[in-house]
Amino acid sequence: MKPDVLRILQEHGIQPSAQRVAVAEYVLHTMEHPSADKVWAEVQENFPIISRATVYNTLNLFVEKGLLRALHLAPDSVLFDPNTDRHHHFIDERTGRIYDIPWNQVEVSHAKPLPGFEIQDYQVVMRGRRRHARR
Amino acid sequence: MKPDVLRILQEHGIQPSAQRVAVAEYVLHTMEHPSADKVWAEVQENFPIISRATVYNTLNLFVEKGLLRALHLAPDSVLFDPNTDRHHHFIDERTGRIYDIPWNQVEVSHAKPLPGFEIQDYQVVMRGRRRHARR
DNA sequence: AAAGGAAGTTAGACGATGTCCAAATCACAG
DNA sequence: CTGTGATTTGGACATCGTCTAACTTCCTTT
Repeated sequence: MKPDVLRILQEHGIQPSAQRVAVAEYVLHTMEHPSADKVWAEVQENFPIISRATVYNTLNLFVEKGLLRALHLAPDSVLFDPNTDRHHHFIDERTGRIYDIPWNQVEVSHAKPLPGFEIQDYQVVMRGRRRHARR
Repeated sequence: MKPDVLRILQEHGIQPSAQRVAVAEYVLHTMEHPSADKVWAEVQENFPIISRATVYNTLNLFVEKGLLRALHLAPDSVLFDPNTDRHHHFIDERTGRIYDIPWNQVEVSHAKPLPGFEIQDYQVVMRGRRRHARR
């Protein structure tokens, strides 16, 4: 697992360091969409001496290098998504939890973007709630 | 214009007050997607004695009552959208400015939401930049 | 091995956004 | 006028994220 992470970092042009490996180990192997402070908390379990600033620096570096994607979907904080394949998102309005939706599950025929602009990226953002009793 | 706003407030079950009318006057007639502090600044031009807390309270009330929609698209702050018709959004990555895209300009054939969930709302979020403008 | 410099890390200060609270004020029915 | 509930207010507070300046680590060169 460790050599794996090391290789990934190098492939993305990121100079490895103990802290960066520790962050990558967690964030690349989670299925969640953690916030920066969540990452900090998790990483500290295995790597007690890491500062908040480093976690923020590292996550931003990873985003810049294409290892992660930053999601600005919730009011509270920026979330990080280890899944860099194109995909859509479904947000549970009640819990705020975010789920990935496979790219091909939704079909978007996108007309021109906006006069004078070019699209770099797009996705469908869905919001909803658990269907259960009630109604 | 004022009677207009008054009527709109009442139609949405919002008890009018001087401050609420002042906020509504601005926020319902702008084409922008202002942040709460932007609203505060703008409203103060015409209504100098209004506190920040009231602006936040009022905007949240308007969202709750369906007069506005809250957009969580940017890292910095929540934006408010006076256009409550369904539409998509295009975000200029460079400036952070947000543009409305008419609903029918993009076609989405949305498969099922997510097992066990129901969709309340969805939209396409596009991000891009101005094409070959200087640099 | 030693020195020097670049890269990375750190703690804490800082600014911005948004919420909360208790007190003051307002609107209005009786 | 008086009491009651709704609204507003200022400021304290919490959180998120950035910044800075000092410190440490690592790597290169000798």
